Amino acid sequence: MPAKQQYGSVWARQAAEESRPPARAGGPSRQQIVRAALEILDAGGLDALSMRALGTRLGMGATSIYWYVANKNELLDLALDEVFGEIAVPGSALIDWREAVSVFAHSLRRALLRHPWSLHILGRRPNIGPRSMAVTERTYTLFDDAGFHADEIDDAVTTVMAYVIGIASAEAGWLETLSAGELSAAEWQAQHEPAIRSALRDLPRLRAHYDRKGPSIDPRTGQEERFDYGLGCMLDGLAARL
Amino acid sequence: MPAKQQYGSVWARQAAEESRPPARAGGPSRQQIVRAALEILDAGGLDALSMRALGTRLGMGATSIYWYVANKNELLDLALDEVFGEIAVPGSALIDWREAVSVFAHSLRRALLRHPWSLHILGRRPNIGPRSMAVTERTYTLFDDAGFHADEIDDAVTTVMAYVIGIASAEAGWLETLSAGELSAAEWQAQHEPAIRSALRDLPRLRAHYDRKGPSIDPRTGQEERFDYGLGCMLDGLAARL
DNA sequence: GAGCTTTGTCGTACACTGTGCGAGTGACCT
DNA sequence: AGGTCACTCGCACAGTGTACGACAAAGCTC
Repeated sequence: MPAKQQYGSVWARQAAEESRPPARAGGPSRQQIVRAALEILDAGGLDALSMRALGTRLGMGATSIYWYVANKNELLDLALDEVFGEIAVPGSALIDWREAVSVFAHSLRRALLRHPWSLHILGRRPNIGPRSMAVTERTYTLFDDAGFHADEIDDAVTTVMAYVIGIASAEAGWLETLSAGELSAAEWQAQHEPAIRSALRDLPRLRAHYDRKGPSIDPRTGQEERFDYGLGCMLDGLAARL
Repeated sequence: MPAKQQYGSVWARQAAEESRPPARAGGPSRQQIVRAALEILDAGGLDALSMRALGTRLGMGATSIYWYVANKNELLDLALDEVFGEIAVPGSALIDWREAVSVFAHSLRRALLRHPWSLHILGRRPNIGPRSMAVTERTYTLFDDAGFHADEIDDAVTTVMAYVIGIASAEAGWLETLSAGELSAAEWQAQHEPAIRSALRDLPRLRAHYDRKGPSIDPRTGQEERFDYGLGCMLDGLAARL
């Protein structure tokens, strides 16, 4: 049975169709296709992933992929869920919830930064793959076991995820502009120095900050500390609601 | 002088070239082009904005646009900065900083949700337009006047922005999947009910939450409250560091 | 074995994208 | 009158996702 269009996402289609038989022995499985897609995405970002490129990497025609996947969006859904398979959520048994949430947040951030393209998909498609939902489940459990009120667990989980995704999105965007232009941070900085200087002319507070940091602000320095600062704020605020 | 390629962003190019002369009276200004782009983007999202579509809306050829703008990315940079022109940041004179930051956060969220496409640009291009930097300046001022330590102002601003952008990204993504599929929330829900049910089979905590909310969870209900919950957490955590 | 269904592959084609190039047009200045 | 500048635009190119229909080959039933 070919992969039919008409469903909003892979997950809906998978549930609607009877589970696919084990398939013939020889051909590439959908797993392999997704893995190849991940390699292309990691190497060259979202723009590098075309069906033709993926086909040649798999040693098959571009349109053959459509046997396994209804369209490119389904492929991206699968790739995104793969990223969430890399995320570790500690159980609440051994360490206290603050520590556990912090470990989870760092794990999520690192996974997203390993695959910067994932953030673009995250903002465009509903994230309801099985691995993603498993992560959410474990995070729910964390807050539940910590004793959060049932009505607030959802809010708390959403809050943490939003913060991590927001931070990661900014960091990944920076990574991608550099790699897209094949620039070092210093080169980019040099290219934009005049523009920034002239924009700062009427912005005294920012200018002071800029001058204080010196002319060589690579936004990537201190990223981890900045992340921890905001995460600490979140956790303090959450703790106060416990 | 035509718009040359070779610069990483509009802002760098604008600063490098001498300021453009007032131009001939008749033709459309770049302002008008950007405004037309915004209309297309608001109506149909990022995918709807093609240079040809923009050209016909302006009553001109597609390639004529390249006289005013070096490439599509520059156009998107300008559009994004336009969105940041809609954001209000209250001064710190009249109300206390918590209230002021909250007003800013709500203003930012609403602007991003009015233009859901802006979040995709935000994740891809450095956000250094003049209006955006003016917003950042005012937010810096807010925290500065509140008495935050100079080293932490940057962290605090980043934290708030990351949270708002993270939340808005999720909300906008949901908006866009609905409008892209031309579905109501109920229709989408119906389409994915089986998939979600089967995914929840092994996820008791999520299943409990799902059942408690009833089968009709429109993620859009209570969005404002959820936003306020996390924002409250942030502000509490920030206040503790003051 | 023959014949049929299922699984899978692929070449071609279509509509559409961003944009480089070079010719053309009209207004303004000298 | 002639030249320069500010613009406009048609054409073309390489590349995109994917619909379609013709093929092939494996497995099942008789």
